[in-house]
Amino acid sequence: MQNRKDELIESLIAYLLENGLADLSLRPLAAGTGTSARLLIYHFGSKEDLLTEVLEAMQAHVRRSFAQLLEKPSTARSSKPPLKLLWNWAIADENYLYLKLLYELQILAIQNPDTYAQYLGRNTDNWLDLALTALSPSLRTPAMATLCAAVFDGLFIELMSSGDRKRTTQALDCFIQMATETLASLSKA
Amino acid sequence: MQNRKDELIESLIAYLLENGLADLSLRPLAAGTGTSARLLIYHFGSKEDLLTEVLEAMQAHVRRSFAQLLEKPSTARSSKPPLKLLWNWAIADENYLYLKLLYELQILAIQNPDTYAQYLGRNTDNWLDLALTALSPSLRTPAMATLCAAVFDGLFIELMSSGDRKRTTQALDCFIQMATETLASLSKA
DNA sequence: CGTTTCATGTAACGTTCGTTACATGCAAAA
DNA sequence: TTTTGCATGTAACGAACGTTACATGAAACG
Repeated sequence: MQNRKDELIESLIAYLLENGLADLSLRPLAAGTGTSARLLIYHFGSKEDLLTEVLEAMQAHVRRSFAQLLEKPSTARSSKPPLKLLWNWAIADENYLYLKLLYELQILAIQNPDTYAQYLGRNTDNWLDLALTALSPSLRTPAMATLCAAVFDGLFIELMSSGDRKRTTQALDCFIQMATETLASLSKA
Repeated sequence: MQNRKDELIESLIAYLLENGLADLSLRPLAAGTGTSARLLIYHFGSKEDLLTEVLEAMQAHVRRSFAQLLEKPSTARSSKPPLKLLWNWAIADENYLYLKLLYELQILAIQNPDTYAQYLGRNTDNWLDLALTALSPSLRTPAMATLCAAVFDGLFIELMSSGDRKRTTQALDCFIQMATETLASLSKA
């Protein structure tokens, strides 16, 4: 029954959000989600297919949450710069662990593409680029888009290791201020 | 004999540079370095101790290479901004794979600290901060230091996933230009 | 020369891995 | 009521894991 499987997927995502992807094995995973390795294989066919379904569901969750951000009335978000909006969305409690897991997946895929790259959804490598261009169509040069994405990535990773939301958010504000000033002086000239 | 061990460490580092840390196991590691699992345990005592020694040697290599950069006569480097200097050092062939491995270790330590955090040298979490302040003592606010480190981290990770040295380097130049202009306008006021 | 010490090979240990065989309960269908 | 099919438990498979026991060659030392 698809119903049972969907329940399982929810539990499995919750487990992954807490325990990460590296060194994952079926029996602890099953024990941590109140089922058995036998049942996981029964429902998903193999560990590989399980990860395919669960990680796709996880990424769909992220896409859905991001779509909600885009659908908010623009009056609620036009006051803040797009990068700031994206940052606030990313560090919100309901998104933070998901993004943390997504980042772990992407980084594992860099060193072990044979094992992990298959789990990356079609557009996850550049979802950040897509997000930025969706929020800020004025960002036209690839270098600037790459820079903004890198600032976001770098600060999010720093947040993950240090847990210091205050300092990382200040650093982002710092960047936004620099970018705003640069843009202003460019339009003056 | 320490001699034999040092030879082994060199081979083991080479293996890790190519194959990464995740899903590492003794027998493939031994086969890939021309020895046997038996010998690795004999020389290092355990897999954990082996990783401790090998990863410490790897990080020592990075520190040594970075020290060389600092020791260059300042005439050879004063013309370029510190962040650019650091970037060129990091993407140089003799350093790139080492930093890639170091980044993988740091990110594994985020999600699985029990397994991987022990391999992080005393100061590796903030070696980048140290590097930046060593190269650019004018960077005084923690927010700006965090931002510069994040730009470096983010662009390096983007380089690792895309392999696009040109675009990532352009993005860094973009950031440096913004920072230079901001600094100039601040000193004017 | 004999002894000791280091380095290595072979084989196995016990555990965990992903996976499967087989039996069974249980609910819906006939 | 009987049958069918999904969901689950128990137990095990073969492979790989980190590690160890034991034997042995080679080399240094007395």
